[in-house]
Parts: sequence; C-alpha cells; structure tokens
Amino acid sequence: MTKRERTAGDVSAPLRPALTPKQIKRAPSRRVTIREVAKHAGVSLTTVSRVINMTDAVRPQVRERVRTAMADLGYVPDVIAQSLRTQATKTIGCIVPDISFPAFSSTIGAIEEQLRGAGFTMQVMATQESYGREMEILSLCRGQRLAGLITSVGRDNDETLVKMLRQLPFSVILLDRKIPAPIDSVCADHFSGALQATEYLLQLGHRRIGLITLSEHALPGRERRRAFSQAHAARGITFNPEWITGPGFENDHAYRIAYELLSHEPRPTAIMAGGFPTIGVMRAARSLGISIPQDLSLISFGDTDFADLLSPPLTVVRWDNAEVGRIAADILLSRIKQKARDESIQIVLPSELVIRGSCAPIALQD
Amino acid sequence: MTKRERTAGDVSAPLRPALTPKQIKRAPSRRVTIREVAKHAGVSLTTVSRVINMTDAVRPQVRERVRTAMADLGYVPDVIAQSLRTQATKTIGCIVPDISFPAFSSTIGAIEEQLRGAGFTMQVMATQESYGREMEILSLCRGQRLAGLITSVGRDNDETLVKMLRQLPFSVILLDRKIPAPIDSVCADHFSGALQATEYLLQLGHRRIGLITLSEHALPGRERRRAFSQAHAARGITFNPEWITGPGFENDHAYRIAYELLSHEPRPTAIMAGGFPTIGVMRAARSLGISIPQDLSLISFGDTDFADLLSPPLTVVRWDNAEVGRIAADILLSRIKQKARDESIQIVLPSELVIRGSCAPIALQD
DNA sequence: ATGAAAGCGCTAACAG
DNA sequence: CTGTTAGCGCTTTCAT
Repeated sequence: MTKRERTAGDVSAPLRPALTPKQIKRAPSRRVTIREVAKHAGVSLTTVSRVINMTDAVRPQVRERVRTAMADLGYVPDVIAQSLRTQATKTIGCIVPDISFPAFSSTIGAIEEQLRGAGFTMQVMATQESYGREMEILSLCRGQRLAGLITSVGRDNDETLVKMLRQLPFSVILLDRKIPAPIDSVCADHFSGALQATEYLLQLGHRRIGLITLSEHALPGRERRRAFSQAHAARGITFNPEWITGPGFENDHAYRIAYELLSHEPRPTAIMAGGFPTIGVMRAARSLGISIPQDLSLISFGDTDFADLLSPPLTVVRWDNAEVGRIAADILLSRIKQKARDESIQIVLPSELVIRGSCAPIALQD
Repeated sequence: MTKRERTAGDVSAPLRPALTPKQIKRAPSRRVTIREVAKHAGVSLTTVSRVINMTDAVRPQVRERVRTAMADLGYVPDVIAQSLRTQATKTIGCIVPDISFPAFSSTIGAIEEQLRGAGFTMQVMATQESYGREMEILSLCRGQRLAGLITSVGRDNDETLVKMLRQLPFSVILLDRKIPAPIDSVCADHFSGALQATEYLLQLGHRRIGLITLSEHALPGRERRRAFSQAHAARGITFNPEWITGPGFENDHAYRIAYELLSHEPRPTAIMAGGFPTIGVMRAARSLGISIPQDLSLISFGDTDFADLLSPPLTVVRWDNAEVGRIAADILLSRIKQKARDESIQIVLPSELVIRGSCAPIALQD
C-alpha cells in the first residue's frame, strides 16, 4: 500500500471538494463492516452475524441493540464475503441467444420476477447466436459459483455443449430445449402446435406449404419439422423439402428466405414461420405484391400483443412464454433447496392454434 | 450446525450413489483451487496468481507449466474470492421497470453486449413499476459491490430515490431519466420528438389532440408534455388538460384510458401515445368503431419492427433504444476505468418523426 | 446465549 | 523472477 494508495476509502471518496459536508456524510466512503457494527453495539462479530442470519437465538434485547447499530451505521452485509464463506451465491445465470427477442424477454422477465420473490438475483447473458460465445459464457459461469442456470442453448444436440452443461457444478434448467442427458427442461408443445397449424392449412386445401423455423439443432425446429411431416404423411401428401428452411432469429434473414421462397414458381400457397421471421415474410410478400391471405396464407409460431392489429390479423400458434419462465424458475428453486436430485423433470406446456385472419382456403388450382 | 449439516463439502457432493464412476468424475464435487494448481505445477500460489492475472512477469517456462496444470485440473478462478480480495466485482446492475417491455429489452440487450465485450456481466432487476420494490432493489444493490448501475428509475423527481442513488458506492447511469444531481444520463430527445409530432398534427388541422404518456415523474413524460404545450402555445391554441393522461406501461390500462378519452364528445381527433399504450389505443378505437386515420389520427412514441405492418402503418416518433444502451454502457465502463469523476455527462440522442399512414388531415369542422 | 478463532480462495505488499 | 505472509468480510465450529 505505498505507491498506489488504494484503500477502500478511495473508491468512492468525494473527489469534488465542492460537495457540501452534508453530502459527504451521505456518501460514506468506506463500507461499514460487521466488525464496526459489533463494536458499536458492544457485542462480538458472532452475535451480529447471528442477528443477520437469524441462525441462532439471540437475546431480544441484544438483538435490538444490534439492529439499531446496523441501522445507525447504514450497514449492509457484504454479499461477496458471505458467498465466499458459505460457498454459495444467490444468483442464477440465464443464457439466451438474444435478450431483445420478445419471446426471450418475456421469459426472462418472468424468471426474474419469480427469482426475486425467493431472494435470488439473475445474471443475464446473450450468446448472440454464436456457438463460440456460448462456450465462453458457459465456462465463465463455472467460475461464478452460480446457484443455478436457466438456458436456451443454441443447439441442444451438440455433444461438446451437452458435456459442458453436465459438468456444471449447479443445476441447469433448459428452456425449449431437450438434451440427451438427465437435465430438467420446460418446453412449449411445439409438436402439437405445428401439427394443428399444418392440419389446418391442409384442410384449407393448401398443398404447397413452406416452413421457416429453427434448425434441427433446436427442439422447436425438430418438433415442427416432425409435425409437418407427420401431418402430410397422414394425408398421403408429399411436400418439397426445399420449402423447409431454418433461419436465425433475424428479420432480414427471414425476409430473404421468404423472398426466395416466394419468387420461384410454383411457390408455396401457405407459409408457417417463427415469430420474428413472420415479420420478414409479411414484408417479402408485400414486396412481391403477394397479398395475405388471398395469395398466401400465413401462420406464425408465437403470438404477440399486436398480432390482431396487423393487416391481416395474424393466425398464430400460441403458448405462454412467461409461464415457461415461471415454471423453469420454480423448478430451479426447488432443485436448489432439495439437495437430492431425483429424476430429471420434463415439463411440456400446451400450445394452441389461434385462428385470426391470415389464412384462407385455397382455390382449387392444384 | 446440528440439524442442518450444511458444510462446504455437502453442497455439491454426489448425493446419488447410483451415478456411474465416470459421471462422478465428470461432475467434480470440489472446486479446484489455486493452491492445488500451485502444488501440481510445483510453484507458489503467487506465481499461479500472476499467470492468471498477467500482473507480473513470470518465466515463460514456468508460465507454461502453470497453464498446463490449470488445464489438467480444470481450474477456473473463483470470481467470488477474487472479488472479496480486490474489493471489486465485474458485474454491473441494471434496473428497469419491466424487462419484457420491448423498449427496455432492446436497451438491456445492447448493454449486455457492450458489457460482455469489456469482460463484465450484467445483473438485471425489474421493479414491476413498484416504488417499494425499487427501493428494496436499490438497497440490495448496496450489498453487492456492483461495479456500476444502469437504471431507468420509475420516478426521477423523488427525493428519497435521488438520495438513495447518490449514496450508492459506485457509478450510476440513468436511462431516459434526469435527476437533480450530478449523475450521468443517456436519453432520447423526447422533447424534440413530441414537438415534431404535435406540430405535424396541428399542421394537419387537428385541434383536439390527446396525449397518453408517462407521468410527470419521468423525463419522457415531462418532456412530451412540455413540447405539447409549447407547440400549442406557439400557435395560440388552447388544449384541454384532461386530454393529457399518464398510464403505466400496461396495455390494458392504456386501452381503458383511450376508451374513456374516445367515448366522450367532443373527443380528440388525434392521439399521441407511448409505444405500448398505442396498442391499447388501437384496440379502443376498434371497439368504438373509430377508424384510423379517417376518424382518428395516431402517433406512437417509439418505433417497432412491425409498425409498418400494422393497419394502418403507424406514424411514430423514432429513436434508437439499443444505442441508448450502448452509450450508457460505454459511459459506465469509462467511469469504472477512470476513477476521477469529472463533470456529469448528459447525452441526448436524436428523435425523429417517421410519417407512415396513421395520421390524416382533418376535415374543417372546428 | 455469547465469544474467540479458524478459515473460504484469492491478491498484493514485501522480502529475497 | 519467485515465495511468504497478511488479510478482504463473513460464517461457523467449539468453548464458555
């Protein structure tokens, strides 16, 4: 401590002497420690710790004295020190591809609310859909002593990733992903949703349906493809595999894909697309002078607040993202509480087709 | 510690003996510490610490030996211990009213990305628009040794809150809020945006304009009201103060307010509303058989991806939420680096009126 | 019911 | 260039 006099005091010491004395007092430069509280209350560290944690009986009178001292000094326990000592934190990690993507932000919001109720805090990390970044983040998490992790990994069928996930020294809950390992997951029923959607379209007479969704690397992509195939097969209808494509979450990408899809004859008479991509599809259709639902029927996977205000009102497959988050948080919380880890839990939330105005029966042209 | 045998070892000890040996190995129950790495590499703790932090020169040969040891043992530095020792964390807090609200999630996403690039992590907390919860969160943050805080407080003119914010022992950056204290802030130019919008409407002949936005307690609300008044005053036009209302962020609330506003004669011929509320207004108008823009002109504060796909395409005031977040993160990062805190920084980002199809000139009826 | 003392895992003087 | 040593603020035996 010679050349660099970095004492606790400096960090937030008033550097602008223009402050009034009162203000200086208001912004104490050194943290108050449990030690000072103890001295102030005339007890030992141990006793203060006890009233903080209510871990052992303390004489009411003494407890009050300590409480007062804490209040007087503006004492706040140092979470870091507590964590080092107890070898556990009260923060859980949450990794998603993109925070601003509506489906994720709803889920994240619900997770945070649930967690906060239980006294936990949430650290959010975005992979930006990069596999490399995902691995980095995951390894970073290992050093954080997190209490748990909730994540929607980019690819849930990647071996390295799965291994990484299993090695984590805390509970992991998957969102809309399923892994060949006993890890808890909370998913929407994308299969049923896509099945209903495909059948609906088929019933309306569509025979050339496009599917724009996540790749096979993620559960929703796999399930939707499976439902798509099954619905076709059930009616003995063949489909063009080229009409199934998997974009990222970006609008522009979806726009390009849809534009492509709709530019070649024969073009699909209907398209089912992920929530975000749907916007791209609508734009592509507009660019090409294709009107919905007259010339093209459209179903979105994932409902939004404004879907009924679009032109036309969007027919969608709906599920509850916030509920997914809430349940994931609950499961994680219970995993943290009960140390015993029994069978992995796999929750599947219902999905339903909400018919609005973006699909129309097809004129008999096929 | 009698009934609850919570010792360090138990926390992650293999509790199900059913695990295969391989799996047990895969999920090591005890963290590898710097000490073991040192022993493994045949050096002292200090040396290991040095190669971790690259804080001092270490002979290349030795460094390699240490690196190997770390890799072999799967060592990951314990962030908690580092933080306790250095008295500083690499996590910053981010408090917003609601994570799932699109404007916030874009900002949060940008903040996280920027922060991650600098090696920081972000902890997100939502106040749910509750003043009480906000205070709780803030006091919780005091114990967290955060490196900084970025927040869009609910009310930026509340004395207790301001005091609380000033007392925080780390830098704070405000998002779209301004406080009577030297605290950095990054805001969109809501005044200019609202001014352009009001003038546009006035120019179109509207004389009864409704304003649905945040309350006076938050900067955007204040600025929009000020612009609204000023634009009217500049033309010598008086307006009905009852047409100015401040909802929360909820759709339903906005719906009710708009419904109310539009149910009484004479009703506004135009409405300007916050991003989320706009959806409520559109629904209310639809319920009442009022068509936009024929019977009602509408401008939204805040653009969205789908605004041009709505029916009608929405005329909006646009600014860049992600940019707000990016800049806020940059400022915070620079505050953390340079200990000296000079003048507070107040950034104002441009706002522009984007004319689409939701406004129409009014028939001369006034 | 209370206190003394031993660290949690790490970094940083300081001395070699 | 490397090691020894002293804590960061707290919890938790173990005594009393």
